[in-house]
This record gives sequence, C-alpha cells and structure tokens, in this order.
Amino acid sequence: MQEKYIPAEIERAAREHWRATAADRAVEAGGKPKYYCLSMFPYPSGRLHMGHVRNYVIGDVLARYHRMLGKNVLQPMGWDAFGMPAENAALANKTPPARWTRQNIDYMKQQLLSLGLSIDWRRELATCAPEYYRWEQWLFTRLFAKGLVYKKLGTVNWDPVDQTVLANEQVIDGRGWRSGALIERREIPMYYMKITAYAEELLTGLDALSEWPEEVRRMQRNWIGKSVGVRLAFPYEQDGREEKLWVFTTRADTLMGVTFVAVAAAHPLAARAAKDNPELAAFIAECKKGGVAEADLATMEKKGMPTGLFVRHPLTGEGIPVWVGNYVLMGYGDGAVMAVPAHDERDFAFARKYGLPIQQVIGAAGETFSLDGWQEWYGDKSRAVCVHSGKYDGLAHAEAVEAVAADLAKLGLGERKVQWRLRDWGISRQRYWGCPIPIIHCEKCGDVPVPDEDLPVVLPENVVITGAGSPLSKMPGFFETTCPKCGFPARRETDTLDTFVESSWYFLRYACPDNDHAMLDERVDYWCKNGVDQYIGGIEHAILHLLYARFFTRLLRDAGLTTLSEPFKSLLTQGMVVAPTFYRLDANGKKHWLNPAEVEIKTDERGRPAGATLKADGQPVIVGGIEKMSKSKNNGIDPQSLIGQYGADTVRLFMMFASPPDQSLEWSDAGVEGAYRFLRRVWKLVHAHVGRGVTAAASSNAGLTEKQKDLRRKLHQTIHKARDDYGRRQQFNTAIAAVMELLNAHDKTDLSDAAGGALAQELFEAAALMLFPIVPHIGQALYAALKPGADAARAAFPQADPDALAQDEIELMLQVGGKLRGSFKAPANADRIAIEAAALATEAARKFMDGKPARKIIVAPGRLVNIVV
RNA sequence: GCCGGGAUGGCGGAAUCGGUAGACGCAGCGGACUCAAAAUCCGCCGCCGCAAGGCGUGAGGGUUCGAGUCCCUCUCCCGGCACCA
Repeated sequence: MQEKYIPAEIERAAREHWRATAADRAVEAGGKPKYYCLSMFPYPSGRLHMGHVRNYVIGDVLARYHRMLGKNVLQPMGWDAFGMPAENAALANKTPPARWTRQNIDYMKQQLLSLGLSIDWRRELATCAPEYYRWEQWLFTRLFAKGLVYKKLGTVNWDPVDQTVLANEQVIDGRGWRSGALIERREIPMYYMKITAYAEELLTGLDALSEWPEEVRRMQRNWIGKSVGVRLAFPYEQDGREEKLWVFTTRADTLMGVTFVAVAAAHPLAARAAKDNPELAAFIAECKKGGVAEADLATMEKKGMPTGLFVRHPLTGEGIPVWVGNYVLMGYGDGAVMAVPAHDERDFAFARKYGLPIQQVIGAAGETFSLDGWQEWYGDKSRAVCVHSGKYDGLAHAEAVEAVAADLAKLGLGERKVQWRLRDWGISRQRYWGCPIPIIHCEKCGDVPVPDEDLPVVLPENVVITGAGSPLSKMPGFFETTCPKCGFPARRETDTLDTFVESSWYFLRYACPDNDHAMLDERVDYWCKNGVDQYIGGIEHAILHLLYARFFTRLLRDAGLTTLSEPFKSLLTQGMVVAPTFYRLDANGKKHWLNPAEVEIKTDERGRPAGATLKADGQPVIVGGIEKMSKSKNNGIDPQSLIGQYGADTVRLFMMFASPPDQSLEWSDAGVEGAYRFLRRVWKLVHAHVGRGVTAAASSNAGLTEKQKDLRRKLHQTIHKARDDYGRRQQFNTAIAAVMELLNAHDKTDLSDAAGGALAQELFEAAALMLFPIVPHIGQALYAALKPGADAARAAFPQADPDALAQDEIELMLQVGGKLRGSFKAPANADRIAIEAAALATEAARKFMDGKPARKIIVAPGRLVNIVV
C-alpha cells in the first residue's frame, strides 16, 4: 500500500478491476433476489451537471449497498436523446441535431465512467435510435386502432413572425424568445392519448405506493383532481329552438346565488354574440393574445365583457346574463362557468369590478354579511346552511347539493357528474428532433397508420434547422408517400411525438435492449417483477414524467405486453441542486444569463454576498434568485474540473455529505476540500495500521480494556446506524457523519496492545465497507490493503454484533419543571421506582426543587426524568 | 393564481416516534511542529452575562410536565402548472 493517497491512480486501478471482473454486469439468474435500481436517464445536453452527478451517485450508493446485501442488482443507463435543445444548438452551431446529440452522448458517457458508477453498460440505449423508437411507433399504431390515441384541436403558442409553434419555455412575457413578437393562441389538430380513460386507476393506484414520498402522491392526486359535482344546463332560445349552456360545478348548493355565467372566448355563444358586436369581437381577439401556460392564464388580470345574451336559470327561470371571461378556458370542461360572486373569491372580484349583483345564499345563524371586501362565506363550516334559497333554506352543503341535483334531474337540466382536472395528453409536436408519428394522411382513406412492415418511420438526419416552421414539412422526400390502404399518393404526418413518450417506457426496455423482433420480452418479467425496485430522480418530475410512466405501464399491460401496473415500487425524489443566477439586460430588455464560474461575488465585511461582477470586464452583473441549475439559466457548475482536481470519490463524498438526498442542495465550493481531507485521513490511518503487520480482525470483546469495549460498542452502533441510514432512511450524510465519529473515537482510544490491534483491524475493515457504496474506488483499495486478495465489490455489508452493543449503565437527563438541570447514571435494567429514586437523590434535583415536594415524576425510559414541582 | 415543499449558529447540516438543540463537516480563533510556509496534530467555537443563570430552531399565538418536531394565523424562499427535460 502506497503511503500517499493518489486518487487518479487508485481510481483507475479500481475501475480496471471492476471491468476485468465484470463486477457491474447484471445477469438474469435465480438464487438471489433481484434489485432493479434506476436513475432517471439524462438528456444529453453536452456536459454532466451537478444534478446529474447527484442523481447518479445516489443511485450508485443504493445499487452498491443492495449488492452488498446479497441482491442481484441491475443498474442501467441510457439517453433521453430527443428534444428541443438539440434544435436550438443546431440553429446556433449549424450542426445537425443528430450529430450534436451523439457527440454529447460520447462526452457525457466518458464523464459518467469517470464517476465509477456500477452500471451495466451493455444495456445502454438512446431514444433517438430507430431500434428504440420503432417500438414506440409500433405501439402508437395499436393504440390508434383501439381509440386510445385520437385527433382533436389543441391550443398552441403561435409566433406570427417566425410562423412557428413555440414551447411555453420559449414564450417570455407573452413574446417569442427569438422574434420578440406577441404570441397568439392558435388551435391546430393534434394527436392525444386518452389518459383520462385511466384517471380513476391512476388515482386509486397511488394508495398502494407506500414507498413513494407522500408529497408526490399528494401532488399527483391533486393533479388528477377528481371532483364530484353537478353538470347542469342554463337553457336559452336560439333560432326558435331551445339550446342549453352547460357548466360544471362542485357547488350546486349555491345555484340560487348565480348572478351571471361566463363563457370562454372560443365558446360558440361568444362567437354568435360577436357577429354583430364589433366591440365584443375585438375583446375576443384580445383574449387570444398571449401564451397557453396556465400560470400566465391564472395570474393575468381577470377581464370580461357582456355578450348581451341571456340564459334562463334552470330552477327559477330568471334571466341570467352571459359574459365572456378571459379566465374561462375552452379546453377545460364545457368552456363555461356559473358565477356565484357571494361565495367564490374570483367571482366576487369580477362582480365588484363590473358592478354585477352579489346574492348571498350561504350563511350561519347570527352572522351578518357585508360586501366591503372578500370574506370567507362562513366562520364555522359545521353551521353553514343555505339561506335566501327558497325550499333549500336550512340545508347543509351535502344535502343541498343532493336536493338541487335531484330537482335538476327531474327537469332534464342536470346530473351528478365526476369531473377530472386531468386532461388528455397532447403528444403532437411541430418539431423536427423527435420520433415521427407513424400516420399517413390519405384524402380518400383518412388517417392511416403505417403498417408494421414499414416501421420504423426513420427520421432523416441530414437537415437544416432555420427556426421557422417544421423542417419535416419542408422535406418532400420525407412526407411524399402513398397510402398503405389504397396506394394513391398521400402525405406522411410531419409532427413528431412529445419526448415524454420515450421516457414513459425506457425503464422496461433496459431489460431487453437488444430485442429486434419485439418491444418487450420475458426478461422484463424478471427485472421488472413488482416494478423497478428503486427509482431515483428529481422532484421536478413528481407529476408529468411519473404520471405518464404510470399511465404507459398500464397501456402496455392492457396491450398484453406486461402484467405490470405500477412501474416504480420505491421512489426517491432527490432535491434540486440549486445555485445563484446572474444576468445582464440587453437593449431590448432581454436577459443574458451568466455562469457563476464567470462571475465574482463581492462580500461585505461580514462575509455576506453583496453584489457581483463579471470576471472578464469587472463590471457589475445583476444577481438573480437561487434556482435549479439549468441550461436556460446558465447557472450550472461543471463537476468535471472537481473530478480532475480531487478525484471522483471526493466529489461523490461531498455530494452525499452536504445534505440528505431529498433536500435541495445549494452548491458551494467550500467543503469539497473537507471531503478530500477526510479521505486522506482514512488512507493515512489504514496505511499506518497495515504498516504494523497483518492482524486478524477481532470478533468479540474478549481481552479488551473498558475503553476498547466502548470503542467496539461505538463500531457496532455505527454499523447498525449505517444499515438503517442506507436501507430504511436513505439518508447518507448521517451515515458518513457516523463513520467520521467512529474514526474520531478511534483516535482517542489506546489500541497499542494485541487485542487493540485486532479491534483496529475489525474497525477499519468495517469502515472501508461502510464507506464503499459512497466512495467505491478508495473503498476497494483500502479493503484490499487490509485483507490481501479480498474484493470489496463482492463483500457483504458488515453486521452489528449484539454482544458488542450491550451496555450495563446508561445516562439519563434530569429535568426539573421541564428545564434541563443535569444528568445521572442508572443501571440499564433499572425499574421505574429505582430511576425515580435515583433522580430525586441527585444534587441538581435537591437544588432546583428548592424544598418543594414533587407533584409528578415523568420517566421517559432510556432518555430522561422530569420532576414536576 | 393554484398544487407541493422548505426556513435550525458565520455556512452546509444533525436531532429517526413529543424527551440532552446545534452531532458531523466547513469557515474562524488559539497552540504544537517548522528557519518559514503548506500539510498534519491538539484545543476553543449559538447569543447575552464575571458568574449564577437567562435567551435561542423564519414571525405571532396555542396544546403539553416537556415543542425544532403537533395545531392555528402569517412572512419569505424553492419546485410544478400539461410544448424545458
């Protein structure tokens, strides 16, 4: 063993050893329980960022730990290779997206290899490969046949200058990011996946996901948003016929308080009213301005205009004015809402703004109602009943909803209905770098799916990206084709699929990436039985990706390809790696984001940040918020230079030590040095120990001094804690801290005799193995030095010895009147009476009880005694 | 705006089921070693106070023998909001 810790050398040697012994290879084999450990695959953006490093190190720690528990571990890796950044890079660098993407994959793979991840690289896949996406196209044609994929109009962001559809991210303050043009909402035909058909199952399935974080389940529950309410109609006359304006409400008990209804700008009633009302037509046109992002729609100023039309109240027959509201969305429900200003905050604000009547219909005895400002409509929910509501007066919420629904049903003007917030998944993208949609449009036969024998529809890779329009729609060689049904000339679909489609099933394909005659095979049944055992990824995917993957797994099940319903048995949502953002504004007020590495942060005399300058020119830059490291904010910090400087183990150790996996991690360079120092210290300690000669590890307390017994107890407590932290808690920073404490205790204990040497051997062997999942390279080297010929990668995780843990006497805290006043020792097996007596006998008890009698003595076993006076 | 989460020393964090607040590390301070520096090792390190002691987990209230932890109200920060991935 070398005296000096040289990471570059030992890391190269460890990786060579793992390669030579095929340590990371996952083979379907009986005997051991399988453990499929999966980290969310990366988008090949160019270089690894800290979020990737964190994600893959967490995954690797778990994979290695579970292998040490004797499991058959699969940890694969691949590339979420389609997506918008490749097209943006193509524009900027004049490189075809395919080449850019493949270069990035090559580079990032080298980076991942340098981290020493225990990945079975034979299973590597990239979603942009036709061998991958052909199965997606194949499945698409089957779903299309079943009606689970269908076509309807969808709303997109339209840039009128670039004549192109923009992603929400490309719309900044209502303008196109390149053109600066005001964005309009435009309706275009798109394909949709019928995720709503699975809404109920996706909702109830959450209950069984006991190994998912509660907040993720809560977010998905709210996103799916099941609400039981009433769909009801406001009748009106049109061209002599009776028509119905439908709305949905969860508050049918407030129906008697409706003072207006609001319809979406795109609602047929609005269009009809606008025909001979130019002012209204102008308002409707204005409503179309801006992007489609819900956050923008929800925060914009609520505006409206009367249509001049009236509908009839379904129960009273009273005339109710119809307004157009910019906050009503055509795509949600029926595109119309009833408004009860007295009992809905938004309706209240709207009514106040436009002078519409406010009619109270809910109240509680003894409470008065004022219109000074918005207020909750009742103080105590249990006392809230209908008022000013005729026959419904006095009914509570649930009874009133029932009664109103029943009366509406009798009139044929309403029914109880389950409403979902979840909307069907629009999967068409007017973009180039994605999986082509396997549909051929024939004038005679309509939308015809591409037959199996013509799959895959290969995406042409030699393209010029201009930023305007869809490249595929300018490539006759791609879209000119013949109809598979009738043989006449036809046009191939030029939209591509949402990249979320690829990431909705990749975890299954890792089981059989080489299968060229089927999407999935029996190896999926082995690796994915009961789902992926452990999935690790960013909390930002809590809803969309995870919900789509849950949906897709059920689609594949119902297509007979698997028997699996839930894809991910246990989920670990890692917190964001966040960093400060910096930018400058150009003449147009556009933000130019600057990387933290290019910026120097100025601090005040107290060490607090106070402004920043650009290193290149020394001029100030604007300090933005602390946000998720991302390409768009250019606030990523490159892990590669740290790996080069300190080695992968130091980077891994620092990332795992800095905060628990599920918390967000604010990046700071300080502390990396400390991780390096710790590894050097461990190396030095083991080197010194090994230099004293070969020793067999202790296996009992025999021959140990009291101090040595204490150290051995500490060792086995640490093992116990490490298992709990790696296994149950999945919190690695405390496992590392425990090993640090153990080494601190080691330094304070005299181990110079023979029994002490054996204890040191036991301690270092265990420490090397306990650290191995986090810092595998040095762990491999240390373990081999301690036990020549031994292989840490195939070793079992240490087990705590119950004899070593035994303790005769324990320390209890003493409180008097709830305040900590001291401590005392008691035998570990002392009963309550003995403990109370010992507590009362202490000096501190006498002093702080001040002669008063104990009113009550509370004993928290093993922890403390509280004497109440 | 809506949904979800967070806030603990100068900093990252620990306290796992309501029971010793600040483990472990970083930074800092003092010392040893050194011609000197780096590295390393030893010690100190929440705030106020000479001390006894008091105060202290974003703010305000509550429950409890006892609250960082539970309840109510509020502030700020972060993530998501369906075309970033």
